[in-house]
Formats: sequence, C-alpha cells, structure tokens
Amino acid sequence: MDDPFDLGAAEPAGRGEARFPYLETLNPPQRQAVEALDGPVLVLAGAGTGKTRVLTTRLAHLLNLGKARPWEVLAVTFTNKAAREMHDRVGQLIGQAVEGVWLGTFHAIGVRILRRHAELVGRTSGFTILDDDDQQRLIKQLLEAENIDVKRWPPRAFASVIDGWKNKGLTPAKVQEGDSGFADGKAKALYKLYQDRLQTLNACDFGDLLLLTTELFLNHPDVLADYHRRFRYILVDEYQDTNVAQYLWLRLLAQGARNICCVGDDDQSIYGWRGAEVGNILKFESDFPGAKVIRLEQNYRSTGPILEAASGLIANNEDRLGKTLWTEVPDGEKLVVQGVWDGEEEARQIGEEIEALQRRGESLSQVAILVRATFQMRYFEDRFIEIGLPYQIVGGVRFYQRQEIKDATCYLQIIAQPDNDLAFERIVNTPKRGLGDATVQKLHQIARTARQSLYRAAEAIVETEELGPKARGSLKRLMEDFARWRLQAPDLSPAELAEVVLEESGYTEMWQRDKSPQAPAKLDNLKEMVFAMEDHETLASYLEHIALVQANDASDSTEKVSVMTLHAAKGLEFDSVFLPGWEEEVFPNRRALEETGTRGLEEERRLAYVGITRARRRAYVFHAANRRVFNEWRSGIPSRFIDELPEQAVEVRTETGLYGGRAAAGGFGEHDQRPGQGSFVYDAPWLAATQRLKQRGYRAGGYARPKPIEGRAERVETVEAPRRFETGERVFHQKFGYGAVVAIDGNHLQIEFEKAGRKKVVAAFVDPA
DNA sequence: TTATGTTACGTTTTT
DNA sequence: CGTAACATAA
Repeated sequence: MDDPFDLGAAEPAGRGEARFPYLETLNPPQRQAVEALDGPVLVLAGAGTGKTRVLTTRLAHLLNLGKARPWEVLAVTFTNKAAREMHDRVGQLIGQAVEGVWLGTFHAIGVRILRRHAELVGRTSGFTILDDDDQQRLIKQLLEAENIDVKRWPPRAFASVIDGWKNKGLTPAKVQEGDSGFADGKAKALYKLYQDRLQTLNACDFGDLLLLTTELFLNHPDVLADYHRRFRYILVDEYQDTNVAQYLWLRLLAQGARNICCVGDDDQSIYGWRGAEVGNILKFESDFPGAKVIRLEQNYRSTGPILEAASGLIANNEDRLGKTLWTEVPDGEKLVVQGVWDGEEEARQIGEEIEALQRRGESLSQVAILVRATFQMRYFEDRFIEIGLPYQIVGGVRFYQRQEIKDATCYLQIIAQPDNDLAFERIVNTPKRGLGDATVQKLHQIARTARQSLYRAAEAIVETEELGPKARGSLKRLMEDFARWRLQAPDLSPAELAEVVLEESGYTEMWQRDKSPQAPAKLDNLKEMVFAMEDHETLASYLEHIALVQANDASDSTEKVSVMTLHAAKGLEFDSVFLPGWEEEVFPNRRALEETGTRGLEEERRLAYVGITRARRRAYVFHAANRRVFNEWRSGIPSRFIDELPEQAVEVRTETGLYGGRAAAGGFGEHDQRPGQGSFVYDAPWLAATQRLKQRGYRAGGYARPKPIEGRAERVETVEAPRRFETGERVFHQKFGYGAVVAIDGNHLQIEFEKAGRKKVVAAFVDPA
C-alpha cells in the first residue's frame, strides 16, 4: 500500500525501519496505533480498516521490542475464531509460534483464572462448565422443586433473567428485590438457590466464568494484585461488544499497569441483546484519563459503491461516534437489490447467481450467504442439495451440543468427576437399560437425604434391596463399568478411553441399531469426536476444549459456499455476499423492534451494516414478496433498510409487477390461507400476483438463466464417481432418509422419501440403501 | 418401562 | 411444518 506520507518525516529513518519491516506497510494512523504501546489507547476502527492487523502487529511489536514477555500480555477476543486468527498472524509476524501469551476469549481466560483459584469461589479446580442446555434443565429441576409452575414461568425465561444479571455483573446479593417480575418476585431467592446448586454440583455456567472471576478479584485483592503484576499489557478486540461484566473484569485488571489498548467500532456493536453496552466505548476516555484515541478510516476491503451503500445506511443511526470511511479503489459493481416472489424463489435465484459467478471463475470459498436468523438457512440447504452446490453451514449447532456428542461427553465427565449429577442423569438410561423415571427419582431421594451425589447414591443402592432385581442388576453393571473405566483411564489416551467407553457402554451399538436417517451421521460424529480427541493428552484438556469451542466456527477454505448468520459473519470478508430476507419483520427483526424500540432498530441497522461491509466486490440484497412463516403465508414489505441505501450505489433488479396492482395499493394485509385452498381466497393479493406472473409466462425457477461464458466449465465438478440408479430402487440420503427412486433425469433423481416426501436430488448425494 | 401416538408450540442473534 | 414434551397403551 502506497503511503502518501513520508514515514521518515515523523521520525528519523533508521534501524527501526529495518528491524521492523512490518511497520512500513502500515498507514500513519495504523502505525500510530501500533506504536503507542504505553498508556491507555482506544482505536476506533471502521469496517475493513485493518483492525486485526493493528492488533496483531501491536502484539508482535510488543514482543519484538522486548517490552513484555509473552506471559505478561493479555489479549482478549470475543470468539475463538478471532483468537485463533490472532495467534496465527502474530506467529507469522514474529516468525515463530506464539507461546505463553494469555490469548483467548473472555470466557476462556476466565476459566483459566478460575481454575487456578477455584477454592476461593467455592469450587474445586476440576469444576464443570454447563452449557445452556444443562443450565435450563437444572433450572427446570429447581423450579419444580420449589413448586413453581413451569408452564407459567418457563425455565428458559428464568435462564435469560439470570444471564441478564450475570451480564451486568450482579451476584444474588447485588440483585434488587423484585428486580424481575419472574415468579411473583421470587426471582432473587431462586437465583440464590440456583447459585448454591451450581456450587454443590461444582459447576459454573457461562455467565459465572466472568462473574466469578470478577468476584474473585473484588474479594481477594492479593490475587488481583498478582494479576496486576503479571499483565503488563492488555489488548482487547471488539470492545464495542463488551457487556458490563466484561467491562468490570477488564477495568479491574487494567488498573494495574494501565497499558490497555481497546479496538472497536461503535457501528458494529451487535450484541446489545447479550448485554453489550456501546456506552463502554464512549466512556473509555473518562475511564482512562489521558487515553489516546486513534481513528482508522481508510478501508482496504470494499469497492466504492459497497462502501457508499453501507455508509449511507448507517448514517441513519443517531447514536454513533461517526466516522468517514474512504477507499482508494472507488470503482466497482453497484449493490444489487432484487425482489423475488417467495423464499424458495430467493434460494433459486441466489443459487443461480452463484453458479454464474462460478462459471466466471469465482471461487465458492469467496461467496457467503448471510442470514438474519437460522431458520432462513433451510431454504438454501434444500436448494443447494437439489442442484448439487457445495455449501457449509458456519456456526449453527455447537458440536458438543449435539445429542450424541453430549451423551458421549457425559460418560467421560462421569469418569473424570463422578459427582456430576447432570451428566449422570443424562446417561443412566442411555442407551436404554431399564432404569426409568422411577429409579432415577429414588436415586434423587437417597442422594438428597444423604447429601451426596447421584453417583454415590447409586453405588450405595445397588448393595440394598430397595430396587427391583432388574433395575438393581442393570444399575450395578453400569456402576461396575464406570469403576472399571476409571481404573483404566490413566493408562489410556483420551481417544482410546472414549473408544472403550462407547463400545462397552453399548452406546455405539445403540446408534448402529437405530435405523433413522440421522443415525449414520451420528456415528460419523462420534468417530469425528474420537478423532478430535487425539489432539489432547489428558481427558481434562479435551473436556475443557469441548466446553468452550464451537467445532465448526472456522469456515474451512475449501470450495464451498458459506451460509451463516450475520452475527457469525463479523470479522470475516468475502468477494461476494448475498443478503436474503430483507423484509420488514424479518430484517429488521420484529422482536428486536418490539422489545427495544429505537435502540433495537439501530442495532438491526448496524447488523445490516456489518452484512454489507463483509463484501469486497459484490453484494446482493434480496427480499421476497411472500414468505411462509410456520404454516402461514405472509406477504412481506421490503425492508426499510432498502429504502435507506443511497440510490446511486444501488442497482434494482426487482421484477416489475411484484408489488404492482392492488398489492402495492395497500393490500399487504395479513392473510393465512395457502394458495389454492378454496374459493374464498380469491381476494388475497398474492393470489392476484401469482396469476399475473402466470400470465406473463412465469414458471417455477423460470427466471432467465445467465448465459454461461464461453470457454468455462459449466460447473466445477465436486461430486464423486456417479453411480447409476434405477427407478424403484431403494436409496438413502443423508438429510432426507430412506426413499424410492421415482424418476431419473441425468444425474438428478426424483425420490419419494418415506419421511420427507418427494424431492429432487443430485445422484451423488444418494447411496443405495 | 418402553413404544407409540397426540398435541402444543415455536424462530432472533451466542460465549 | 417440524420438533419436543406429554399421554396412553402394551
């Protein structure tokens, strides 16, 4: 990148430049941000202005200058992905792997600190980390035990109340009586009970990882002082997304050396619902008097029109610090806005556009579809399976949250920590071994009166006559299994242990016998899990890893389209970005508006801004006139965000007539009939529109296919050797299960699935049953 | 206790 | 519509 300013003018040229070549590639504000090592620094970095670059270079520079040893640096990120990227890039800069730096997410670092001082917060260092599934089940148990009607007061609602408190850094003692309307003002007391329960279980939920660390610092000044001495430099990524708990946590730590550098962009604050306070970034200068504030405004990522579209949109927000992004590469394609008939049509169009890009030689790894909510992903999956377009869902269900992984993990957890009641309860009867509700209730009773864990209660009860002979024998066998595995554990690697346990417990067998379509995938996942365990030397290290890391949070760079939520896309960039579902109520999301009004709307707008700014060269906004929500057809009004895009940066490709006629005349009322369900639906505006489209020769998927460019392959072939199928043949499909071939059209099969109905599928995705 | 059928309910966004 | 919790029968 050419630097318009002469670096030598600011500082005598000399050995510095030669020793630190990476400094020369920075622009002046970037370089300033890297070199202002001491004292508090706030870097306001717009999208695509080299934020990560500044952060990584700064960290490398710190180490290179010998300002700090690796373990004297704390670098906090929000996602594991960001942490990993930082690790890798710093490694490249200093020419060797970074070892010893405290680099990780708030949560991961919280765990690390808590494990060292667990006794001070009422845990032992081997405490378990609950995921929100565990958390909810625990809460449900608790509410039921307290005779709270869980129909009226759903456990998930209480979970979010608790999370809210924890995000604000509130322990039960600090919560105001009646601070939440939950359970008629009993919430505070219930919160206390919940925390007590966690302590007896020797467990922490996600919120505790921050809350208890902060409590630890507050209640034990000596411990805090120790970390003050340790962390001489602190770096924080995505500062705009810190919540109060994280803010307190950071502020406590930063009081030591006061060398804290926070990087963020108020326009990209999208975690308000998780308690993030944009205010934290605004308060920085008063929290740290004398702080240097550096703005990065030169965008290196996107073309002019894309930047213009994004800037025009975000300018509609009142509550912002304000930045002016600019780029030296102004030319480029305009942002495309395309209206389509419905959700399926949207998926078809996007599929075709992607195939066109592919024919023009674009890489699929540089294409992303960014949705507002996960339910939108399904349409793309269905369509891409049908046309054989390789895709990957990024984010989604956490690997360890999948049923089979969770079950397997529970076995391992019990070996490591027998007193983990939640894990025990989950697998006593998985696979089925005749230990049903009645038995578990009895165990609970004994455990409660004897004040011991379910596991200990089970050990005791098999020596008595309290259970029927069948249950007793079965439980006894299980307890013997556990005892044996625990004995073997020290001599086996975690992976070997897992294999033994999965085999001997009958868990693998359970899925082998299962003939549901998901079963083979589950077995694969279990294999993948065992494989992943090879990387870990101890069981404890594996369990830690699985609790904090999403397995598929990194988009692998293979030839696949990435499908993910806008939230998951933060920090990423792609040549081409598709933004479907820009309709009122979908995006901006209705609930966001209902719950937090203008604040919610502005956050949605920031989300839209994040979406557009992910694109380097091409961005496509789609909106559908109709969408099926649950089982109802609803018409959709184009998102207000579309109107807010500056006209000159946009090319509109919406079919004329889509919003014409009575529909545009205000006919977008709510209606709940499906097409063709009887004579009474004639008045529905969408039906009129359907008929118009039909008259003009519309057919499903019938928009003109872009002409292939000559000389290019029609489609990159990613499928394996084709196999011939015959009509009537019984087949198996990963997603749709078993079915019979109805018709064959080249490499496309029409299959009548037993569960999923009739679908068109590419032959390569189907196996003979 | 398990298998099977029935109904209620839900979709923001995540460490 | 699809899933998960719930109710009933075997």
